[in-house]
Amino acid sequence: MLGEFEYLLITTAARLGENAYGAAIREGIEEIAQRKCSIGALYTTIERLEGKGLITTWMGEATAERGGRAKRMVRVTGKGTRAAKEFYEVMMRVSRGASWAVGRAEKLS
Amino acid sequence: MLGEFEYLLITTAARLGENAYGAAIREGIEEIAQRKCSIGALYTTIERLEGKGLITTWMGEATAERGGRAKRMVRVTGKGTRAAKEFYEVMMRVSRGASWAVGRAEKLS
DNA sequence: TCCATTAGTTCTACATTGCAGTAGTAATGT
DNA sequence: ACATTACTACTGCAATGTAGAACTAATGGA
Repeated sequence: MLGEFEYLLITTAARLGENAYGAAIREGIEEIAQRKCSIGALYTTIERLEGKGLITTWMGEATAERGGRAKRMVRVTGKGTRAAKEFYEVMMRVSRGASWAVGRAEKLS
Repeated sequence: MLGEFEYLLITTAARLGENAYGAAIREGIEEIAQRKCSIGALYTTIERLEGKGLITTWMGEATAERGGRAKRMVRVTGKGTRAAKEFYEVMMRVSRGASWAVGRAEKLS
């Protein structure tokens, strides 16, 4: 199954849509998960996810900004979306009835 | 942070309450996550969680059943509950707005 | 023009978790 | 006594998670 960080990455990339690239995903993760995301964690996971066919990546244009280096763009594949969905559903099913999930997960049938 | 399988184990143990012990937890996981849970995965994770203070374990009585060997009982500690809660909340926050979480996670503020 | 600065990625190494199976132990029932 | 059964212990390896230093190419000002 998907790992927890892999799920974080896929979800963040999906949310960023057309603007999903390495550094932006990193910011996104730090913001939403409220924790550090090291550069190494980010790119090694991108590599692995691409290897598994859950995302695709390609080099984009350099931005016209000071230091704007070419970006590594990311897109979540259909397979990636399915994997994320499955991960999410297992988590919800397992959490159903847990004291820390009151008012949320138990709404799932 | 907690791993995905660690979360599964803690949640299942919490749900089983007084009846949480190795083999029962294993069955519980297989049932709810709909996947195999190997013996090794189970006990090594129990060891690790105990090492981190997220659960406590002790040997219980042998059941009066044929082959009823002494059971390794499990209880989730306060620290364990907090860790699970945090894991759950990060997952929910991250999933908010994801296409595969429609109708569920986005209800969380 | 040259260089400091900056956004971004690549690379390397290691720590932590996940997974699988075999072996071992103590009780039951015949 | 012995086959059977419910369970746990142990060992080894695969997959994921984490960290940060090094590298690259573009910008903008002196």
